Formats: sequence, structure tokens, C-alpha cells
Amino acid sequence: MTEDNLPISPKDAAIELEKLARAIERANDAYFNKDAPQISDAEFDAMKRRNAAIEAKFPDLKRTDSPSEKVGAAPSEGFQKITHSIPMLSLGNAFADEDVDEFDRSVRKFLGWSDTAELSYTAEPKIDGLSLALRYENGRLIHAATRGDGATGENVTANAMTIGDIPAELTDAPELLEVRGEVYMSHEDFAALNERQAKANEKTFANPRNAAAGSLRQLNAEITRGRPLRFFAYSWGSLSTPLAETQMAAITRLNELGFSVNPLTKLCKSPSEMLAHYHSIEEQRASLGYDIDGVVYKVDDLELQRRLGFRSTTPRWAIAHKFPAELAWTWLEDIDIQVGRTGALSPVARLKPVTVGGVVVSNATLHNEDYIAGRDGNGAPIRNGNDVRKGDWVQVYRAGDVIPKIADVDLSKRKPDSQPYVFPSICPECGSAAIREEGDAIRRCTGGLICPAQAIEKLKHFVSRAAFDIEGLGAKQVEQFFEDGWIREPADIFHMRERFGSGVQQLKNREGWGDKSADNLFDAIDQRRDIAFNRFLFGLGIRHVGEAAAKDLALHFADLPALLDVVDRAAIELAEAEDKTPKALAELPAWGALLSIDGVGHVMVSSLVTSLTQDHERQSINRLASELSIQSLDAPSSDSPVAGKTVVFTGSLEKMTRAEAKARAESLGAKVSGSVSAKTDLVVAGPGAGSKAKKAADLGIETLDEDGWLALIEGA
DNA sequence: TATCCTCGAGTTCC
DNA sequence: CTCGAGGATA
Repeated sequence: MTEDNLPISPKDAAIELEKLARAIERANDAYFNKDAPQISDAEFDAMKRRNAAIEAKFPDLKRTDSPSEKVGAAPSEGFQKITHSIPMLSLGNAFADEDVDEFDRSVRKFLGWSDTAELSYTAEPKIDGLSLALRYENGRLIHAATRGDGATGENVTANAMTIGDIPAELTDAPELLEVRGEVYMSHEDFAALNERQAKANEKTFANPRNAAAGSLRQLNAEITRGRPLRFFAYSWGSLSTPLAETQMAAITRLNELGFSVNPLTKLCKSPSEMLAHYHSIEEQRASLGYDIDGVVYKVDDLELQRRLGFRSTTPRWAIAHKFPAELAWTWLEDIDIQVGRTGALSPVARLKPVTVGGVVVSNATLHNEDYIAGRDGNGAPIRNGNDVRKGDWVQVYRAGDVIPKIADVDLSKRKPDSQPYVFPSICPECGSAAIREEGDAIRRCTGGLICPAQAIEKLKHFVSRAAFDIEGLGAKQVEQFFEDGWIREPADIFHMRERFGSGVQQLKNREGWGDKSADNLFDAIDQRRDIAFNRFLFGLGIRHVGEAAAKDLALHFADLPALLDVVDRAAIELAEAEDKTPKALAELPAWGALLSIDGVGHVMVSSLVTSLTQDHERQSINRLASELSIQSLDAPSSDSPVAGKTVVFTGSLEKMTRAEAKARAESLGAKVSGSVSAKTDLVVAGPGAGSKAKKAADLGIETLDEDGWLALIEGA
């Protein structure tokens, strides 16, 4: 009943979703709280699957209290999710003074500005806390959301309301105003809190940042109220009316509206002024009374910010200049090798635990063979070219304040009889040969799925967040089930309920598993029988096909058979080709069809062909697919006049650079190509346009000049 | 062919 | 978060 007779009109769908939500809620209540099920498991399951199917068809109608959000939800998930209307992105990083000049240069280059044109930036301390988005409608605080993964955060409104720096009401505010800033705790308050915690025999916090995070994420807002949190506003999201024309003026406006803003925010007219302010802030760092981890520079002119726009994950108009990382010395006790899902052998340093930047570190990555030997990927020396050995006295830091790495080694403390580390040439997990391809930095186990490490890592990838994201089936459970022999390939996951009818009993008898958790797991698994094509593809774990590539492929191919058909034909072409160079292969129909997809090159095509045409892999995929209903991806809808069109820019552009024109067009949903072909929808020709404009005319393709193009996209 | 940008795959600790 | 490398571009 899941797929059949789905409602056609949104109205019917909404009505049915509401009914299902109530019925499922009732059944849940009866089952969990009164311990007296009113309906059979099968009926319950069917209702939830139908709910999921309707939601998939009408994603906009998904209810905030949707049962699909609740199934298998861990008890810790006490906060509702909030999707940010504008994603909360992170910033690019600068570590050296030269990086600041480089930032200025790249901004000018993108805008097509000279080195001397006047360009101002703001510089402000980067507060080491956690970012928060506050949404005000008609001056009233509607909700507060943490950053989360950038797209979706947690609703912590009740807690935010208890923070003195966050006004519940604003006067004279825009109709819609989303203020963004940083929640933090001062050194003084942090020390007092820890003292209080210690006296009460409660746990103390490692640093103010953790204390702030822990306090904001209290399920009981009254506890948050007792915690001395503060807030600096530094940015904004959705707005009904612009705050100002410059960053500086916008910050002033936020201050006038009643928000605390950082007093060390300064307008700088050149990279040297920015650096001077950076060093001044660095000197004041210890006396500020709160933690900061660097300085943020932003292009001051908001119109320029808009033009600069965003790369995939960071804005082009801002950068974070980090202070040098804290360092600590410790003993390197051992070097272990981990095997990843692609067979990559990754060395990890086991360290005598040491505190670095408020966190105890006992492992550090050693990347690869060359990194241990003291060379980077280009053969250039790192750590003065010194290698790292077992028993060495090493200096550790946390790159980007996160990933522990080895900065230096003290040769004077090295024992005379110590030996260089010998990187294994056989896989420590399965004994297969571990081979390093010519020109590759990484040594890989050749065992494939024979290697238990690879098999397990591949399964972990399959259930990971961007893939099938099965609630209650994380890395740990996968490992356990693999060892039990219950799950050896993805399809096995979807057979668990039926195949282990008796197994459920086994599951329930195991520590940590009860009736509820076992059933929740099976429910969560069933939920994922409806899966988006891109998630499915990503989950297969084909080399070089990550999240982005999987989406590109899913947008291009209607379904799995369509993709497999082209890949099969490409495989035949490869087998029959006499000239197997990438250039020659590109001329072949199927091979060329795959290469024509944006972001797909010959390495990825080879990978698709080798992986998807292997017999056992294909059978495994078929077994999996037969358990699923794979949802095709619709092209992203957009109202802009150029959405989905292929545009070619030729000749010189006068009001913007090529890069800016491309970024702008892509943000409106257009695809920008370098050459004119039958697939081209529109050519924008500036002065000096030559053969491309002529070809466009020959093919009868619409051609605009720069002003015509700007008029077309105006207002979009 | 060289250079820039983005992505994939690896990593730690809470 | 970082490195290496794939893909796009000039």
C-alpha cells in the first residue's frame, strides 16, 4: 500500500498526513507508554511507510510533528531541528600575513579591480564560542537556532531567551530580521561556574567554549538561566529591509537595536592596516576577558559582498585570520596503521596523552608514508626534513584547533639505536599486498572486500549521514553485526527483520538491546527503503564518487538502469578500443556522454566502469536495489529566467569579470559553458567576440550583449 | 601545460 | 580540518 494510490492533490495529502501523524502518535503512545499495542506491527509499519511515501511526494507538506522525524529518535535529541533560511557557512582561513595580501588580491581579481582602487575591510576579533541565529519577526524573537551542520541547526529558543545580551523584543526593527552572532562565556564567569560545579560535585568544563556549548544545549532552560552566557552580534541572515550599506554601519545599527557588538571592530583601508589591527588584538588577547582564536576580515561594502558571493562552503568576501596554534611536547609511543574503505593505509601516532589547547590528545594523524619521512606531497621538506620514529619526543598542535598533528621532533632526545619507521607493504588487517601506485601518495590494500577492514568501512559509509543515514545503525552497530555475520553487504541490512525473526530474540538478549530498540532499528531501516537516487549512489562507495558527484550523476540519469546502461556501454567501448588514451575514449558515444556531465572526468568514468561492471558488485547492487524504492531527483526548481539554461560568455565584459559573471549565472541556476554547441541556450557576447558569436548565429542561438544580459537577470 | 578551485577521503575529540 | 588529486580553465 505504500506506493499505490498516493494522494494526487496537495490538499488530500495534507489531510492524510495529519491523520497518519495522529494515528501513529496514538499507536506509539499505546505501545510505549501503556505497553498495550492496539494494532499489529505490520499495520503500524505500513502506516509509517505510507507517511514517508507521501512526504517524499509532497516534501513541502511535511509536518513539523512528522512521525518520520520521531522514529528511532535517540532520547538525547531533545531539540527540534530548524532549517536556516540562509545557510550558516564557515569562513576560509588565513594563517600567515601573506595570506591576508592574497585575500585582498583575490577579492580585487574577482571584481576586476586594480591594486590601487580604494577597498575597505572590517577587522574584528573572532570569538571562540558557538554561533547562533536569532530570528525576529515584527521585533519579536521567534526562534534561536545553533549552526548545526550549516544547513540545519537546533532550536534553542527557550535557552537563548535567558541570555541577557539577547533582547526578546526590538523596537524599530525591520519586519523580518535574522541576527547572527556568537554565544560565549567570559573567563571570570567560567572560573566561577567551574568552582560552583566542583563544590556541587557536578562535572567541570575543560574550557569556556565547552562550558558555553554545554550550557546552551541544556534541555532545561532554567539551568541555562543560571549560566552566565553572553552574546556578540556580528552578522545577519534573512532581512525584510537592508540594515545599511556597509558592514560597519550594519554593526552599528545592530548595536542601536540593542545588541552587544564587539568594541574592537575596526574599519581598515589596506591589508597593512588589517595586519596592524590583527597584531594589536593579539597583544590584547590575554586581557580581553574572553577567548578569541583569531581575527575576521570582511569586505565593508555590502554591495561588493553581494557581488563576490560564495564558493561552495565559504564566502569570497570574508576570511578568518587564525592565531598561531598552541603547541605541546610529548612522547610518540607507537605508530599504528588504519585501513580505510578504499584500502588506504593511514598511519596514526599513539601519543602519551598531553593537553593541547584545553583538550587531552592521545592520537595524531601522520597522513602517509612521506609525511612520516619528513616530506610533503611534492617532496618538499616538512619539520626541516626530519622523519618521525617510535619513541621520539614530538611537538603536537591541533590544526585548525581540531586535528592533532606533529609539528616538530626533538632529535637530541632520540635514542642512538632508534630505527626509521618502515611502512608496511602488506595490509595489517588481511595480509594482502599493499601497493603504492606511481605518483600516488597513498599505499592501498589490494584485498578489496576480502579485507575485513575495507568491508566494514564500506558498510559504515553506506549507513553514514550523507548516504542511508539509518538511525540506530551507526559505526559501532555495523561492526558488531558484521562480526556476528548478520550483515556482510548492504542488502543484508534490509533483510534483518525477516531473516532474524529468531535473530531479533538474539538481538534483544544482547546488552543494550531491548524490545523497543530492536523494533526501532527495524523501523528506521524500513524508512530508508524509500531512498533518493543520489544518496543511494553515494552509499555505494564508488571511488571518486562522493556526495557532490553522486548528486550530479543522479540529476543527469533518471534512474539506476539508465546509469548502468551507459556504464555498460562504456565498458564495451573500453574493451573494444584500440587507443585507450583519455582523449581517444572521449570520442566514443557512451564514454563521451559520461564525460559531458559537469564535474565528471576520465578518472571518475574509469572508476564507475571498473566498479559497476564487476560481477559480484553488480549482483550485490541488484540485491540491494530490489529491496528499495529509489526516488529520482528532480531538477532544482527556480524562478529565475535563466534557470537550467546553458550560457556561454564570450568577448570582453565591462561591468564584471568572467569569474563574477559565471558565479552570478550559476547562482541563478544556469550552467556556464566555455564553448558554443547545440546544447547552448544563450550566448552573451561582449566587444571582440569572434568565432563563438558567429557559431551562435549559425546555430540560431539567442545572443545578448552585456547590458541585455544584466537586464534579463535583473531582479532575480 | 600550468594554475585555480572544488571535491573526496582521510583524520580527532567532545 | 587538511591533504592530494580530479576537473575546469586560460
